[in-house]
Amino acid sequence: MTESDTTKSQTLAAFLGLRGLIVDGTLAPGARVSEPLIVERFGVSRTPARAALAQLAEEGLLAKREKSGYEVKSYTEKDVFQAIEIRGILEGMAARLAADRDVPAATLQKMDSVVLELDDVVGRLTTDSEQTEYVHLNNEFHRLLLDASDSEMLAMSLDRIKALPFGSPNAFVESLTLNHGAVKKVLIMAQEQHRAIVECIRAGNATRAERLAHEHSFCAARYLQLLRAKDEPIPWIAEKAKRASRK
Amino acid sequence: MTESDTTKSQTLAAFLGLRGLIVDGTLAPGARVSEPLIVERFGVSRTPARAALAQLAEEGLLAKREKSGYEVKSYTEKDVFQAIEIRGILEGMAARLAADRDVPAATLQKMDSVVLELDDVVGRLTTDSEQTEYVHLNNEFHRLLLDASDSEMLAMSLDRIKALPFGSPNAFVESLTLNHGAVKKVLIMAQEQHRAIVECIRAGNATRAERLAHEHSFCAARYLQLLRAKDEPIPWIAEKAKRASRK
DNA sequence: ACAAGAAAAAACGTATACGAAATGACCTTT
DNA sequence: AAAGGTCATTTCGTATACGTTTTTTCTTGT
Repeated sequence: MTESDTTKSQTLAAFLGLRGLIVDGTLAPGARVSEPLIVERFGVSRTPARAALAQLAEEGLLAKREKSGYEVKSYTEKDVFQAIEIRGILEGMAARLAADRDVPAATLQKMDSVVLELDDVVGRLTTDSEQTEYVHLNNEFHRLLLDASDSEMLAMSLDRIKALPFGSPNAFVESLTLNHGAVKKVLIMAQEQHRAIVECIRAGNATRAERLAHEHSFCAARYLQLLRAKDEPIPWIAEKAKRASRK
Repeated sequence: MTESDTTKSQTLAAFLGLRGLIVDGTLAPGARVSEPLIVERFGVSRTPARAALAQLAEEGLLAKREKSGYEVKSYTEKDVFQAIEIRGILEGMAARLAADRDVPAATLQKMDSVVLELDDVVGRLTTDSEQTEYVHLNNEFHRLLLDASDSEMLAMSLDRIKALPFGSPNAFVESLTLNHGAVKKVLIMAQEQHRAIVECIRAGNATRAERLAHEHSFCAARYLQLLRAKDEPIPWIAEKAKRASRK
């Protein structure tokens, strides 16, 4: 274990390791996850295993079972769409708060420059590294929006949603081919919205800022639709919740 | 301490105990909280103490410190108002979803009956026990609203907010004298909103349902204002974040 | 007296042991 | 063969020990 001891703490190792197993589908939704399983899988003791389980449950990837242990939580497509809209609603409020207050010039400038860089990336969009850059810049934009709102409570609520594998603004972008026609249209729209959001915040147009940011979240929903059209399997989305198990 | 060993687990005992100390102000905002402190205070071992700390941090009552340990998190009045509005926005979405779907008749009936009972309680409102009943019925109403939305994701997001000592719909009602004139006006308005929300959900009037539920949350803000007028100290609200302490 | 550094104390992360609860397997009985 | 009960195994909650990191205290030099 002296090799790639990249991980600071045992707890983090167990946390990230288990998270990986869940996100990539190795552990299917509904699968039971016990402390000894973590201990065995990652070579940590029960204490950090326990901590990792608690954290994953807090993030919503695991659910406490009735009597003992945890199981991998399953989400339906409906859950995903609703999570996306909740993010949208909260980001809408963030945009409104931002438009209603004096956002520091530095923040607005940073938003401007991120929008400019995004313009550039969206204009090109050929290589994989540009895709990575898009994701990064997009994240940056949403971070700045939250910054501009100066609301710790919103940050807290959004954190919860964004911790879900389908809650981040980039959740599905990463799995798509960005220069594909249909995807590109959405990217262009999203980018127009980015620009308009900054404009409205600067102009103090709170109502439109709120609605724009809310609407903007549906881009993520559209990405998911497009991803679905490709028959890409998404491990942690259950095909229909618990509709009758008739067979 | 062999007396009322009502508590199931050591972890729960530590959790509730510590929560109490924070909410009643014994532990002031900013105060450091260490594992050994819990161990000593509640006679539990470090393992459950650790778990309790993690849970309280998750709920937002504690904040992890940079290097080690936790401290009691402090919230400003601004945070409180924003938390209230976030709850309002999310409950607004809940009301909209409810209005847009077929809510089971049983749920609507339960909402009706809660509204009727609330009518009754708001009409009287003299004794303390009626205040308790109001709080209970009010909680029930908000629970049913969430139920009617049938959205697990909203439930999850709202749970986070409602776990805060100022995030529940009843947060400040409990500290007020309900038959005081100013308070009573708000209670009456809140109750009218309750009724209208159910009506709109039943009628499928999603837009108005959303706006009503959103607006409804500001009753809590108003209660806080009224509480403030009485110079009641509220331990876990920091008097202005960084404003000068003019006296 | 003050700043910097060293030593002491406290707190933390982790591993592990033990009893209690839960789960699962096997066996008995009808 | 199915239902039910008993026992073994697994898993969990809790306590505690050990080495490391962090915090505090005390000392020392300027």
